[in-house]
Amino acid sequence: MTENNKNEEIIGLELSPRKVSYLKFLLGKSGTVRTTEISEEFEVDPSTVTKLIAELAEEGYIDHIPYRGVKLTAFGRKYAEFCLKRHQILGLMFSHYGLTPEEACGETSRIEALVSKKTIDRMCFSMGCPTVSACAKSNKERRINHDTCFHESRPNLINLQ
Amino acid sequence: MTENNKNEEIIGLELSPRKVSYLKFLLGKSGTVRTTEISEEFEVDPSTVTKLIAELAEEGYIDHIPYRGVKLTAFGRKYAEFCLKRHQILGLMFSHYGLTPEEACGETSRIEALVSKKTIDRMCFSMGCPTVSACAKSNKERRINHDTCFHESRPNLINLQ
DNA sequence: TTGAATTTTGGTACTGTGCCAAATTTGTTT
DNA sequence: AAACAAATTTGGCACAGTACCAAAATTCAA
Repeated sequence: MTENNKNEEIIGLELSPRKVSYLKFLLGKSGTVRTTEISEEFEVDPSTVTKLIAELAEEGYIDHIPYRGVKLTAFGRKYAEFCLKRHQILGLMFSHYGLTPEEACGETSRIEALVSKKTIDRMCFSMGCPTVSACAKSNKERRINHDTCFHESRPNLINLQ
Repeated sequence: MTENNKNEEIIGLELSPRKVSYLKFLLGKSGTVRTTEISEEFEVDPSTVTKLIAELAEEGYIDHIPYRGVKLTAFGRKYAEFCLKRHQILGLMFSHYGLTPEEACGETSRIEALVSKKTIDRMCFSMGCPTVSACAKSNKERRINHDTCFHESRPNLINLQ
């Protein structure tokens, strides 16, 4: 792979929509994930999956053992966590404007790959670092992980003078 | 053109990002607009503009007189007004979360073509049908036109029981 | 070991967007 | 009115993103 040690900061616009979907999916799986699992999840041809995972591996987000499966790298996991949080924050935003969880999730899925981390951090901060999202099915998936946050401060630490 | 009489409802996902940009630009111009004006605005080759305007004409958004210029059709104007309002509502949304006008405008430009009218109407309603946007330069451009709105009611008409 | 299932490879396609060079049209200037 | 400059269009090509199919390669299980 070209970039084995990804130390770069996350901008948020690095990956195409499909790649973002794959990373989020992998985040919810443990161990090695097979091509077929992904192709079934997204209802696309396995060969389509093979090509995208080859690129994600090349870019350092996943490790790929041919004919075996893929696994997130440390960096890939960090990036996927950001992607999930972005999805959750945007979903909450739409929910706040009255969309149902399903609508919020659908609308978010179309735009999420185009929203920068800087903006998500700002929104997260402005929302008071919410800990529960609106659109996931299980309670586990509703938890919002703030590890990738980069705010100057947390609301509960603000000195209001 | 294939569809000369566009009576369809606006979904909001009909046009590609570039086409949305062109329509919004045309909305700010009066009379016939020349290919060069558009190509200079977006810093692309005139031939690129020619191709997109051919498609927009085919789709019924603009009238195109070859070698002369283009003009919004009635439907194109209505659609462009929706596009502008969508931009303004999304820009306001980002502003509410603390982004500067420039940031809000930039972030909006990336995602706007992917946000449905249904969602925009919901957000607009939830915001109380705001009349002033956040990201335009002139005051004229800041005014929000609610002609394309489709709410069940307006906030000031809500019967709170 | 052999056959079935999975995965990958290679080819192709389509959308969106862009460039370039060449041809066409328009408008202007002698 | 002819000729030239400027603007526009046409046709060819390209690249990213995404997808399919058929064929080849690999793995796994009987």
